[in-house]
Amino acid sequence: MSLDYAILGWLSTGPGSGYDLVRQMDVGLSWFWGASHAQIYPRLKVLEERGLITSEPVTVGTKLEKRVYSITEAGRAAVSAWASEPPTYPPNRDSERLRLIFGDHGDTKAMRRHFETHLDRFEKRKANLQEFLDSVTSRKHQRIEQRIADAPTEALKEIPLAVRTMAYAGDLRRAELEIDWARECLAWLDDFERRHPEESRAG
Amino acid sequence: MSLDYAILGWLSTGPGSGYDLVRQMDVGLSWFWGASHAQIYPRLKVLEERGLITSEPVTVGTKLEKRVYSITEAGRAAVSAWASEPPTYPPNRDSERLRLIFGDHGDTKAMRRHFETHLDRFEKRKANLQEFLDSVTSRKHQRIEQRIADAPTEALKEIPLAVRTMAYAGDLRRAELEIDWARECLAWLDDFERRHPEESRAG
DNA sequence: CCGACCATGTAATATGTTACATGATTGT
DNA sequence: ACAATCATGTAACATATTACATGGTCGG
Repeated sequence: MSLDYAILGWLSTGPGSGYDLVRQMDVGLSWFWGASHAQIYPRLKVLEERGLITSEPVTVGTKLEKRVYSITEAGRAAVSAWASEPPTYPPNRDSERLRLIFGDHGDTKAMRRHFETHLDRFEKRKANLQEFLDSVTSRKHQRIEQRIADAPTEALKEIPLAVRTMAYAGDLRRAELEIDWARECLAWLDDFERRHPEESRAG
Repeated sequence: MSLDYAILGWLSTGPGSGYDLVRQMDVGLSWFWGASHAQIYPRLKVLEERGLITSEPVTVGTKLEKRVYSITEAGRAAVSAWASEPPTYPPNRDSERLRLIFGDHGDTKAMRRHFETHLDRFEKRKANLQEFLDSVTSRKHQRIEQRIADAPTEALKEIPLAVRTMAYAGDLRRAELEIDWARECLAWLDDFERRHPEESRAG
C-alpha cells in the first residue's frame, strides 16, 4: 500500500504529528501522493500496531493533545525493502481526458472550461514545483538536509538531492507541457468559434 | 463515477459486449481509463437496471451466450450531462515517483531498474499512441467515424476528430517527455557510478 | 484433442471519499 | 468573542483489486 510508504517515507526524514502529515499531503507530498485525514489517522494506528512507527503524546497549551510519530528501525527497513522492489504501475485513469473525448457532441463552453481549468491547474502546479525545487537546490529544505546528513558515505549524500531534483524537475517539465497543450487547445477553440459563430452556444 | 462514463461513452460510439469492453479497457480506452472484468461486468448490470443501456443475448456457435449492450437515449443524455459538468481532479498519486524519492538511501540497482522500466513503459505507450493517432487521422477508426457521422451539423463533425487528436497528441508528447526524462536520469546514474564505483553494489 | 482465447460471473479484501463529530488554541 | 486553524477521530459508502470459478469456441 503506497499510503503506508508515503507516511513511512516522510517520517524517515524526521518525526511529525498526524496533522503535520495531513498538511504535507496537501502541499509537498501530495505532488506524488495525496490523502485525506480520514485515511491518515486510522493508518497511523495500524502502522504503530505493526511496530513500524512509535508515538508519544505532546501537550499543546494546557489541554490539546497531539501525537508525534517517529519511525522505528523496523519501519526504516520496510521503506528500504519497498524502495528496492520492482516498479508497479496502476491502470491509467484520467477522468478529464475521458470527459474531453466523450464530450465531443459540441458543448464548446464546457470544452473551454475544460482547457482553462487544465491551464490554471498546471500553472499553479508549476509555480509550486518551482518554488519547492528552488528551496531544495538552495539547500533550505530541512527534511532533505536531514536525509543528506543521515547518508553514511560522501557519495551517498548526493542521492537524496539528486533523486528529488530529478523527480520534481520531471514533474515541472510535465506541468510546462500541460500548460502549452492547454494553450494550443484554447487557440484551436478560438479558431473554431471564429469559423463557426453559430455553434458557440451549443450544448 | 468515471467507470460508468467510460462504459457509456464507449457504447455511445456503437454497441458491444462486456468482453469487448474488457479488451478495450486493456488497449485503447485504457489510455484514459483502465478497469478489470471484475469491475466491468457488475457495472454493466447496474447501468442496465438504471435504463442507461440495454442488452440482448447473442449466441456464438451453438451454446455460448454473450450479451451485446447498446446505449439508450437516457444513457446518451447522461453522458452529455456529465461531459458538461465542471472538471474535477483527484489527488495526485504516483507511486513510482514516491518510490524514487524515498528510495534515496543508495540502492543504485533499484534506481536503474526504476528508470529503465519507466523508459520501457513510455516507449511502448508512445508507440501505441502513435499508432492509434495515425488510425484516427487517416480516418480508419470505425467508432470515431461513427461519432462524426452522428454529428448533426457540418461544424460539429469537426469536434470528435479534434478532441481525440488533442487528447492523444497531448499524451504522446507526455510520453516523449517521460522518455527524455528517463534517459537523462540514466545518464546521471551512469555518471554517478563512474565517479563512485564503490557504491555500485550498495543496497 | 489441446491450447489459446472467448465469455461471464462472484467473493473477499483493500483502498479511498464524504459526511459526521468534537474540542482546543491563537491571533485580532 | 470570534474566526481561522490546530488536532483527531469514526461511520457509511463508493470504488478497485485479487482470487476463485465455470464453461464454450476455434484453429491447428
